[in-house]
Amino acid sequence: MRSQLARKPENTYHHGDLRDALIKAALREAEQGGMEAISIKALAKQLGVSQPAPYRHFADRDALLTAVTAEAFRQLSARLREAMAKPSKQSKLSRLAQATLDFGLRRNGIYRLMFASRTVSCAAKGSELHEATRETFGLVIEALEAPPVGFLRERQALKIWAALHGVVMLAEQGLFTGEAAHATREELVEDFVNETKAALAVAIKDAQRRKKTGA
Amino acid sequence: MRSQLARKPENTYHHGDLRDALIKAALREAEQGGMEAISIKALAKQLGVSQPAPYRHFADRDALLTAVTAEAFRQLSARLREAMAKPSKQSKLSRLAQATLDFGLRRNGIYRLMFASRTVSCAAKGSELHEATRETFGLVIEALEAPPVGFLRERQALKIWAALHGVVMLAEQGLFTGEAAHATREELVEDFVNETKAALAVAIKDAQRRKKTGA
DNA sequence: GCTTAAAGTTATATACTATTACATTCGCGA
DNA sequence: TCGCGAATGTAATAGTATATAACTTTAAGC
Repeated sequence: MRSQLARKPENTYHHGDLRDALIKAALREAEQGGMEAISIKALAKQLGVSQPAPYRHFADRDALLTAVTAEAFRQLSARLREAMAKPSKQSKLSRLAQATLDFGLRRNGIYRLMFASRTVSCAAKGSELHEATRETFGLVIEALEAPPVGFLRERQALKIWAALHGVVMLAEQGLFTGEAAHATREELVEDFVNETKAALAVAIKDAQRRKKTGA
Repeated sequence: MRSQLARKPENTYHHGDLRDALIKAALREAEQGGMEAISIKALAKQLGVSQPAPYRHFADRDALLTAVTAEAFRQLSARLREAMAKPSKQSKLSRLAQATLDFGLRRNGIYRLMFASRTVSCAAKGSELHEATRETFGLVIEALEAPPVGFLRERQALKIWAALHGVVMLAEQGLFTGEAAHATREELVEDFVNETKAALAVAIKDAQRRKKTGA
């Protein structure tokens, strides 16, 4: 098994690991120009194989995009795990939130691809992509550092996840450059983090109280 | 000037209003399949003109997409204005928020196109698209029904706008079908609305107090 | 009415997706 | 280790889209 980004050597017939090489190369392309920048033909040329070779590994362009999206989610998960692991004065949730923002802005094209998602929404339960997205969402729940009371955690995770997503999307566009530029992206994210913590604390206390009176 | 969605009559040479017809027809296409469903060639065929005719009105496909996106923002603005105008027991902000969610889900493909936005982020200040997006954002500020204290309004508007956007995006994907499905999209939106109102009230009171002590 | 520019047409170059039929190589069981 | 089948790659080609160039028709102003 050879290095995944390598071109096929001149004298060989088989690439060695074309499937992985395609995904990695496609990710690199998407980094700049998003989903539309991914061209089977161009990738094949880059990797030194014939134009139809990729079709041995992916039924069509969509299948490649799906695999690329799954890989992107795994990379995001890895970055989030890193951020959550490293010791810091800030809370886990805050670190996850800022890391998400950072990923979304630095790796702009990939992030857009991840949520362009006719791809994501079509991912069948149990599919590689579906698992990858659930793993990421699982990290959000974990970052809340809250006990599993009913579906409180899931609900708050969904809210902060949505909010983060919104901030990234708006930041990618020009919406922070007008009169609203005073609020930095990071400040908004921290606002959402604090609101989430507050809501979670209230809800948990409330649930415990209800449990006591109920018993 | 003829009806915009009409085909060019058989015996005529000029369409009459091809530019507008292209935008409207493209919007209809995008409704289902998003940005990728917009094909210059297909649109030309639909409208009964030759394939290169559209290039008289748009430099390239991107230029058409930009115009379509601007029109989509204007349509969203119209829907939001409607929702805010109609008398109701709910607050303006709540009505705007629910209307946004509704638009984002009903007109899924168009909504995605609006925020796919290499398009939006590349819109120069003063451009048609830039103006259209600012108009929409202006409605969000208006819906807050708060006095212009510093940039408080803009900041809160940015936050609720981001949050709404996130909810729509996640709802379009499968993220409400897992264990988190208990929280409906509408409930989450209402949560964000209430948090915004609370934050706004606190911030304004705070600002007034500071102003008094400062004077 | 003539001229000019706007708007449309035909023909064509280029790029990408995808399929078919054929070639090469890898790896495994006899 | 030989050979055979599956996996992987290639060449040739069809089909579709974007975009440009050169030419034609119509509208509109003087």
